[in-house]
Amino acid sequence: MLPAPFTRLAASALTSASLSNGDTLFRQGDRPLCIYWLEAGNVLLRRHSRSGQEIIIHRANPGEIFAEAALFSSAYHCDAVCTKDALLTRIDKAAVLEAMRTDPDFALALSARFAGQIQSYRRRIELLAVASAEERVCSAVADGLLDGNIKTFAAEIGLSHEATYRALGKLAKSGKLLKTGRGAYAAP
Amino acid sequence: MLPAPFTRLAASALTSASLSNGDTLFRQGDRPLCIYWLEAGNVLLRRHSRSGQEIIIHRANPGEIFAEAALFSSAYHCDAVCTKDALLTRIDKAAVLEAMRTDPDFALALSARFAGQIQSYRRRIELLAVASAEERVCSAVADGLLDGNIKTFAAEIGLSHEATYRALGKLAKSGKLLKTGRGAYAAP
DNA sequence: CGTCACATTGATGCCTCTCAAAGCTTGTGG
DNA sequence: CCACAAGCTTTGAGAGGCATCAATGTGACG
Repeated sequence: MLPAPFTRLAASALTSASLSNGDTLFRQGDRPLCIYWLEAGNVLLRRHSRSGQEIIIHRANPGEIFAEAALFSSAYHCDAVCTKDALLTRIDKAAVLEAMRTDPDFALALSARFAGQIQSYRRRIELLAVASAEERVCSAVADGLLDGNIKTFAAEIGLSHEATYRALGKLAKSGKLLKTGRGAYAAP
Repeated sequence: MLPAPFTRLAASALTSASLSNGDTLFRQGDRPLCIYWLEAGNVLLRRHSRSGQEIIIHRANPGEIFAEAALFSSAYHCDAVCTKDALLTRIDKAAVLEAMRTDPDFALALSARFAGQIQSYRRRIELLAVASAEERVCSAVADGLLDGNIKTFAAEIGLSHEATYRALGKLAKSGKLLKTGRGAYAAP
């Protein structure tokens, strides 16, 4: 189910698409014509640093809208790649902007969504600023960032996967986390 | 000059205030009743990690609006402290929400402002994810984050001030940055 | 002129990255 | 059903880089 407030848009503003693992949805510099609703699968937004290091800006999960910030931008600022076969709906950018102009409730709801994103980015900044690997992993798990794929998780929180495995092991041993299966952990 | 779109608000929604170095404007958990426009001085938004490490979420500079995300939140998520005597204008939260409901252009402009903040946070995340201190400092200076106070700058980019000084020195020696004075650097 | 905060440099230790290897799971094809 | 490959998981060893502690220099301000 498309999240509010996008259900208010005309059906003509929406088109479906599917992606396979490894596909690129858009690249940094592309001109944004739509934003996306992810129904299933995973899409990563990532950039590359000057030295070639890959940096994950955001992981879109099923049910989420992503690339919203491109509504007010003339170019995407990152690449979007599919990391698990995905179904998604394109939402026409012009239709969204028009709805904002004509429907105050739509505008308000969209702003609230942006505000929520800002706060989630702040949490992420807070996380990345934590110096200790163990503490960072612990907070990240508590924030629900770990969903099965530990290597992606490690990249998201700015650690090598080895350091992440070691921290997870230590946290499980000390009882701060529960090991619920192979590569699966939960807050106690 | 108050930035757009807030000039559209009635004068009754605005009140002036001043802060001295060290003053606290609000604390994490406080209920937000207004957002702020900083005319002069500096205000830091910061949080504390579990281990007591202080984390700077945002530094508000003169001319900026800050704490906007609190419009849609029932509590501030960080502390705001003044680090340089400041003049600011409180903008009533209810008046802003009302303006969004009644004035589509206002809503659109505010959303655009949020979208801009999202992109600046993404840049920040990208910065924090860079492993090498030298590269991180170089990018941060290029982004204009260094404005005189190197200790604050160091905290903002998640490095100790010593590591920051050393990186700055090295970058200046190798010509990637220009030292323009005591504690002052610029991109060449 | 003394104090204070910032700026700078040195030495040491710990933590994480990197490279490496081996065990484990899953899937694929013969 | 087995063999093999590919990818994730886990553990080890070594090196390098950043944090930390420490000391000194420097400018601003009363």
